Amino acid sequence: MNKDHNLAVLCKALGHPARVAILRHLLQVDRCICGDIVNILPLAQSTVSQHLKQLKEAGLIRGEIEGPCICYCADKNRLAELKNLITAL
Amino acid sequence: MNKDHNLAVLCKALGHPARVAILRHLLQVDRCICGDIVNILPLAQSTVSQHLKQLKEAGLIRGEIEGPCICYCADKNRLAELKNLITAL
DNA sequence: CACGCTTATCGTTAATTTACGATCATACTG
DNA sequence: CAGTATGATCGTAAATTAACGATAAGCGTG
Repeated sequence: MNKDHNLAVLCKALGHPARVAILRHLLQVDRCICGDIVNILPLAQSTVSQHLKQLKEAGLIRGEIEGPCICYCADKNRLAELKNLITAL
Repeated sequence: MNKDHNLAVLCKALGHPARVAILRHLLQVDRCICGDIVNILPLAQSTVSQHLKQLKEAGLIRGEIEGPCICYCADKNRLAELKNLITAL
């Protein structure tokens, strides 16, 4: 509802280099990925999982269960929303 | 240097509603302001000062001494940089 | 059903953030 | 020079975040 808060939530989610890297990677690969991210980043699996959770809570990514692993992908609409909010500042 | 880090720094600075509000206000008023921000926000002067410091450290605003008070204004170039970094994601 | 793989969650610790009041520094005003 | 206004900084407490290892939960495979 509140614009400031909405933008702050989105920005906060991207306020950590690891989460920026995760989002960028998901956008590049387009098709989602699961444990690959753990391999890319120099972080423990549980830490990556927490970052994913934060990105998910901000709506920037989505995760779908696909067999044994969970497939993540970026939500481009939400990213566009961020873009718009910043542009509209 | 590092893109992810640069974007994270900018986003982190806007990762709090108060700082979004400050930046928005500075952009609206164009000409800078000092203690006005304290009046607008429901926060103590020292807290506002800290938020201003964080925005300044991220390069999103600048402060110039003007007589007794300090005059803040948004750095539109830096804001454009943020816009570009997000667009380039 | 037992095992292995994948990912989430729990518990914990260290570090950072947020917020405040109090104090300090600086610059005008009388 | 004394007083006032403005805003930064200090010290502190509470809350949140970041990171890890350990554990749990869900799904296939044999």
